[in-house]
This record gives sequence, C-alpha cells and structure tokens, in this order.
Amino acid sequence: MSSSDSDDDMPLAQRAAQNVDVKPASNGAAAAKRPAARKPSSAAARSSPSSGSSGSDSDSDSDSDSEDDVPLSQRTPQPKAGAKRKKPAAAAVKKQPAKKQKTNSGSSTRPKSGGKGGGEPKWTTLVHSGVLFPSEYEPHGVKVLYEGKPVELTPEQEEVASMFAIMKETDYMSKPTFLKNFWEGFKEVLGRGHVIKDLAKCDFTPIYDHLMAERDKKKALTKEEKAAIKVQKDAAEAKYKHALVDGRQEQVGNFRVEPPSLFRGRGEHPKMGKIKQRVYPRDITINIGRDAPIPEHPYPGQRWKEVRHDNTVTWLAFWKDTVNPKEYKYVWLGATSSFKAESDLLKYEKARKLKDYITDIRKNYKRDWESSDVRKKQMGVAVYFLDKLALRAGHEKDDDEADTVGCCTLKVENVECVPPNHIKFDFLGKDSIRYENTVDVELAVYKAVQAFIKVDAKGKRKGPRDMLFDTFDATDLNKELKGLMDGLSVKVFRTYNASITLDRLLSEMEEAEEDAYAAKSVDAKKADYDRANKEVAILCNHQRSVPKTHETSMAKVTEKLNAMREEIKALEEEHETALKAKGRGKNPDAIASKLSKKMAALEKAELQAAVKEDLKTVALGTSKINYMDPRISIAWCKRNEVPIEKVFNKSLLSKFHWAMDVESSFRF
DNA sequence: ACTTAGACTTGGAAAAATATTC
DNA sequence: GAATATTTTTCCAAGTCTAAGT
Repeated sequence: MSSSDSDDDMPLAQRAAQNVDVKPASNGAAAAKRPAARKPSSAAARSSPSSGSSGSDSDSDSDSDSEDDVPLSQRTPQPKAGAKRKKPAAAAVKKQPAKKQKTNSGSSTRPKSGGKGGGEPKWTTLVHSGVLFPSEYEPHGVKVLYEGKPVELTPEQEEVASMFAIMKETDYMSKPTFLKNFWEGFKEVLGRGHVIKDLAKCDFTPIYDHLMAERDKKKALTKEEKAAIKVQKDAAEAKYKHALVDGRQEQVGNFRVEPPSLFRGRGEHPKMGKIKQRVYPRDITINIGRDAPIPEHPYPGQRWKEVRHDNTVTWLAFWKDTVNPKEYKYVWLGATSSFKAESDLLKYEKARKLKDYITDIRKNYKRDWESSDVRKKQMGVAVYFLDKLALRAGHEKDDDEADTVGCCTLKVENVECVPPNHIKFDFLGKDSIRYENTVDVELAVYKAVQAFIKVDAKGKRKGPRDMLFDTFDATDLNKELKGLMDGLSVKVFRTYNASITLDRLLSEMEEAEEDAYAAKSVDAKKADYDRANKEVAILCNHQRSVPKTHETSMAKVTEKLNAMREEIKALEEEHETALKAKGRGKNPDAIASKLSKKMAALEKAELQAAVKEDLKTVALGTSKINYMDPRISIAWCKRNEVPIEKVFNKSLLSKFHWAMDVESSFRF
C-alpha cells in the first residue's frame, strides 16, 4: 500500500530533476508554472527597505480574494499551466489595518484552541511564502550488489538504497532494530518477487563510494564555483526567509521541508531505520493571513492539504510525520521573532515568580514527607526532586518510543538507597542521555524512598520495573502544582533552578573579591562565567559525546605544554647565567621579562587545557539558550565591563534582544 | 476519568562556517 | 595557504503541557 494515494504524483518521475530548487534563471520559470499562483501581487516578502513610505505601495488586488476562504476542495480546479504569471512583482507590504475584525473571527472553522494563550489572537495579519521543498531525487545509476552481482533498481528503489548506503559508517548498521525496520521498508519498495530477498546479501558499497566521491567532488570545487552555488541557493531561499506579522518583518525558522531519509531515533528507538517518506504539498497545511496570497509550490498537479487562517497559533505550516503519524512537524518563526521573544520573557518571569513561592512550597513538601497519605508523601518527595535536582517531568511513553524516564516515570531500578542517606539515581532521560547522580537527602526522604521501592500504595511488593511513584503521573503532578502557584508546572522548576544558580554563582564570585573583581581581566571574568555556566549545565545534565578528536588533540596540547615548560626552564637557566655574568653577557632583565611572559602564556594554556578536558562531556549551549535568563548574563556583563559579545554570539544576541536594556543591578 | 490532538520548547549531533596553526 | 581545531548553525528528534474529545 505504500504508494497508495498515488495518482497525483504520477508525473513525479518526469518532473524529477528540473523544477524545484536551485536554478538561477529557470527558477522564475519553474515558479511560474505553478497552480495556486494567485494574482499578480503575491507579496514576496523581500527584504524591502521596509522603511515605510514607499510610494509604490499599490496593493489594489483585493478584488476577488474571497476565494482564499474556500476550504480547498472547491477551489479553482486545476490551474494548469495556463495560469502563467510573471514574477510576483516586488513586495507590497500590505497593511490593511481595519480588517482585523474579519480575520480574527475567521478561524472559527477550526478547533479554536491554540495551546498557550488559549484562544487569544496572536496576530492580525500574516504574510509568508510557505515552505521550500527539497529537490527531487536524481538517480545516479550506481548499482547495489546482491550476492556479488549488480542489480538494476528503479529510481525509487535506488533512492531508498542510497539512504541506507550513506549510513554505512554509522553504528546504526550494527543495530538489529534498524536493519529490521529498514528491510521491511525496502522490501516494500522492491515489491513482491524481487531478486533481492535478504538484506544481509546486499552490498551497498558501490553506492556508498559513489556518494562519498560526490561529496568530495563538491568539496573540491573552487572558491568561485562554491560561491556561485551559494548565490543560487540564497536566491532560491530568499523569499522563504521572512514573514510579515502585523506588518513587521520577522525571520522564519525552518522553512525547509524535511527531505526523505531513514529515521534516526535516539537510543533504542523501536522505529529507527524506517523510511521517512517524501513530503508533498498535499501533505502540508498552511496557516496564513486571510488577505495574504496563498503560497506557491512547485508541484503543478497538487494543492496544499489545507489552507487555514488561524490567528490563535503561531505556526506557518505543518505536516504529519510519516514515521510517527501522531507527530507534527511545524514551521515556525525564528528565535528572534517577537512570538518567541514574548514567550521567552513570559517563561523567565514565571520562573522568577516561583521565588516568591518556593519557601512555602518547601515547607509544604517537607511536611508531606511525613504524611500517612501515600500519594501526598510521594508527591512531596517528587517535588523535592524537582526542586533539588531539576529533573524533567517524565510523561508516560508508548511502546513505539525509546524507553526513557523522568521524575514521574522513575522506576524502582532507577534509584538505590545508599546508607546512611544517599540516593543514587541512574536512568536514561531525554534523548536517552544517562543521568547518574548520587545525592545526599534528608533522612525523611531517604526513608520514604526506601518505602516506595518496597511496596506500592496498596501494600503490594514492587519489582525493579515498577514505578517508584505509583500514585500519580506527570499530568497529575502538574495539576497539583497549579494549586501551589498560578501557572506552575514541572518545567518551571528547571528554569528557576538553572537561572537562580547562575545568578547566585556569578554574584558569589563578584562578592568574594569585592571591588577587586572589576579589575580582573576580561578573560578571567569570562572564565568565571563559563564555570558558572558549567555548573548549570551539570545541574541540567546537558551532556555531549566526547568529540572524536578529543584524545589526539589533547595529546597535542600536552605536548605543547611540555615544550613550553622546557623553554621556561631554559630561560631560567639563561637568566641565572646572565645574572652571574654581571653585565658582561646578556641583559638579565630582558630575559626576565621574556620569562614572565612565557610563564603567563603557560598558565593560560594550562588553564585552557584543563577547561577543555573538563568540558569534554558537558554541553554549555543548551542552558545558555533555554534555561539561563539572559538578563542575568547581560546585567553581569554591564556590572563588570565585560562586552556582551564575549558571552553571547551573534544569534544569541539577537535572540535575546528583548533583554538587552536590563539594568546592571538586575537579579533573577 | 482517560486518551488523544495539538502546539510549543528543549536537545544533541552533524554540517557548515570561522579561526588558528603549521 | 592548506590542514586542523573550534565555534556556529542547521537539522530534526524528543520532550512538556494544555485542551479537546469520548
């Protein structure tokens, strides 16, 4: 049933290569033959000066727009090639101020909802160009060997074979689940009665080699050739990069439709190796302002799955993942957008609010540790874990997902009571990253956990795979938290914990050295900052795999350090002899200054090496991006005259623009 | 009550871009 | 200036959490 819905992708094969992306001049042509191409003035969200004014603001096209609202089925049937249109005239920043009424009420056909803000409108006008499709598959003709003999494959089969071939050197190749899932998918693509009957007898090496050669070829292009390609790519992408939200130009995040591939789940994911099908316009739902032109796409026979005008949500498009049909893939605005900035601020303000409640919350859960109500007692311990360890909530997971846990899904086997009062945690968390931590806990907690490990609320004995907390799940816990503070949920503890820790560590360092602190070198201060950042990352268990080159590059560094030490020793001796020579030889002072310079350099290099070793498994980025209130960092920079650029790179600077004018006295 | 849909944040790895070294 | 090391960006998977549906 694979190809099932066929029919409208029949022409697929032919249209292959051509249209779609890259193609400088032809680009326009390809775009021209599309279907839904509506009217002339499809506002291309060019980076127009935007400065306003723009005398040319002609807009006028409001004539027959009405059709946008038609659900889709009864849209102008098959636009067919005839609908030729010239370039979509330069951007026409439509503003249409007074229209909001209509647009707002518009989305009524839809579930209304809209997550967070409830049904609150998030925008009034929304203009964008939709999504950019990956280019069609171009067959290379290289054959798979089956029992040593080359096998002819159709382009469709070859495409799938190539997805597999490219993964030759990954360790997915040694995972039975991956191989099994891939083979099931591949078998289906091959069709019944195909010569290939056993994956183990296939040799994809020729394809792998070919793909590698292609990659090398690309890498070997001259600077000019590469630049030319980039120009083309940029041109193809340009119109997708921005959207117009209530007249403001905003960056779009992921406007590219994900290309077909093999699903690479993390950890022991039951679905790894399944084929992620190609996504077409007919799979994609577009969300756009009622008065905005419907985005075009390069598939003449197709139309979007649906076009909505739902202003209670912030996504521009979505499609259902083919591997996991319960999952949606959304296209959103970028991190710099006002949607994101606003919710970022909200997130941190909520976490700050927890400060005012945390004392009571702690008092509460301590009392609950003693409760005779098992559920109360378990919740008390769970909240304590959130507070102390910043664990994730841990929602229930299906059997077709990797088996990972969080606070509420901890199993008996994940915790161990180590006398007199330590609890050892060992489990796979998000992304199957291992969490291993032994913590000191209050005796009451220790005792409580000992009990939870043994029996459930009804007194039944537990086994290793049973839930540690058997009286509630993450949803229940969140409901409970709502009673403690408006808007409180499990993840708020993580944000709170991370931010308050950074704030505390930074000010402790400042206070330790008082006025002298400002006088420290910027490098030294930055090192302090990184140390604090590291603490937060460890708290949140943000890990990374050791870089493949770590070992060798570390050896190199050590070697260099030794060389420096030798040099210093030599200089010291030289200095000694110069002193003895009393002016008849070299100038001892010159040597001394050279020496101290070398020693400073050595010190710096040693520090660098230590940090490198120290951070080989710690990822600082995640907490910086998602957990530490940027205002803490910015205020710290201001107080200590550290340029913000030392702490935030270009994208972080723009992501956190909303926080830039915080006062230097800001405390989380 | 419970299950699922839906929407949004968070996460590590890989790829690409830059900086540094030889 | 090519080779390497480091940083940034991209990719897309995997969480959280609320609301809707039954």
